[in-house]
Amino acid sequence: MDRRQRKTREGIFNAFCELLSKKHYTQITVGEIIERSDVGRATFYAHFETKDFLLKELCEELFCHVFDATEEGAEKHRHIFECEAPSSVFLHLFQHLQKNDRNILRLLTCENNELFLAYFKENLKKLVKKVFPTFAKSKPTDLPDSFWVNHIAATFVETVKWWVDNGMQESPEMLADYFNKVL
Amino acid sequence: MDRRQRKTREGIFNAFCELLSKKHYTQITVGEIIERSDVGRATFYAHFETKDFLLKELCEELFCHVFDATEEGAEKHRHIFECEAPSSVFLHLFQHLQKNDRNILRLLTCENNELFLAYFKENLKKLVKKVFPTFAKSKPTDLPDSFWVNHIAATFVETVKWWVDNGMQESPEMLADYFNKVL
DNA sequence: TCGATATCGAACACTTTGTTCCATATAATT
DNA sequence: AATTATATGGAACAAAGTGTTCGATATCGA
Repeated sequence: MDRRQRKTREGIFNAFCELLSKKHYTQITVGEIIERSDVGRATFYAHFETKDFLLKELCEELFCHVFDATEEGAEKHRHIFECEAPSSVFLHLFQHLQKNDRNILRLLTCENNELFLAYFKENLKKLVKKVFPTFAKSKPTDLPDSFWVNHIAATFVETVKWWVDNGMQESPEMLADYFNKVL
Repeated sequence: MDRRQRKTREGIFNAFCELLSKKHYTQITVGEIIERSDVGRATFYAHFETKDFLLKELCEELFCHVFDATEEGAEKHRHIFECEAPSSVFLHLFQHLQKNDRNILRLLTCENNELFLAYFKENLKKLVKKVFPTFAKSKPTDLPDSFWVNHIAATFVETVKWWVDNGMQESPEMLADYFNKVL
């Protein structure tokens, strides 16, 4: 990608994140975004079809970085998927979140968390399916697989939500412990 | 309240619900609402400050009807809070939902479910706190109360979400069983 | 019946959106 | 270094939506 394109794209993402940490998504206008990122209106629309697409692409970039298991992704994050015991997968995620990797927390804690959490959960479900055998053991009898997968992913999301809502006072280890206890 | 006001208010609520079952909240315009409800623009704004307030009031009306424990509410829904074993409280809620009481499902199944589910969860947390002693027994040791309450409410919401996403094929009893099994 | 008030409908200023145009600046190529 | 290709900026634009105002009309409660 052209260096100019990268620069504008990053600038728009940054401005958008800053605005998201201040006000609700629906209240943010394209005008504000282009003013803060010093980008022409035409340029913005050359990069993103609408504001919704901007959000979508931002989410994809953030969550793919953490979850994706593509060639490079699997290489970078192999420890998440392979090297460690599956039970510590979630501990790693809590640690990632505590480090505020890629400013994800700024987005999780703002008023818009629903939007991001939806993406979050979708990616989590993929992850849970990937390590499903581990969880299959603790699955209650006569429970549909899809219900169990959904419940695990949802519990993780809700744990994170509870964490950030309460000021993230607990350590990642403590959180992973809570998470395991309720499953 | 004036009969005319009631009529307008109900008309707007109905039109709004119909629209919500067809398209996303953010894509619904005030113009569409007033056209479908045959109400003047000025009248709409005499009732609701903005579209957001309309949604808020709709949610309050729907969920208060089911959850509220005010004088009349407690009278009407005493069976939920007192007459039955606390474990069947949630079965009753599943049954209410299956009957599509007050068209709540139309709102839960549409693209906007996040908005409604947020209200849903808040009311559920109040309910869980109310019957907390029941759940305190099954609470794992060394788990904060607030975490446990949040987890129970979130699990219920996620169960309902899973239910509607899968076409609501299961009976309320089955759902209540799933719900109990994962807790 | 009568006074109060809710509604209608049109008009209004204002904001936001998404597009188009062209001059300019920057990147890639030779 | 010169040239070609393309990304940007900025202004202007139509279209759509928001929220307000006003006077005439219809409906309510007493």
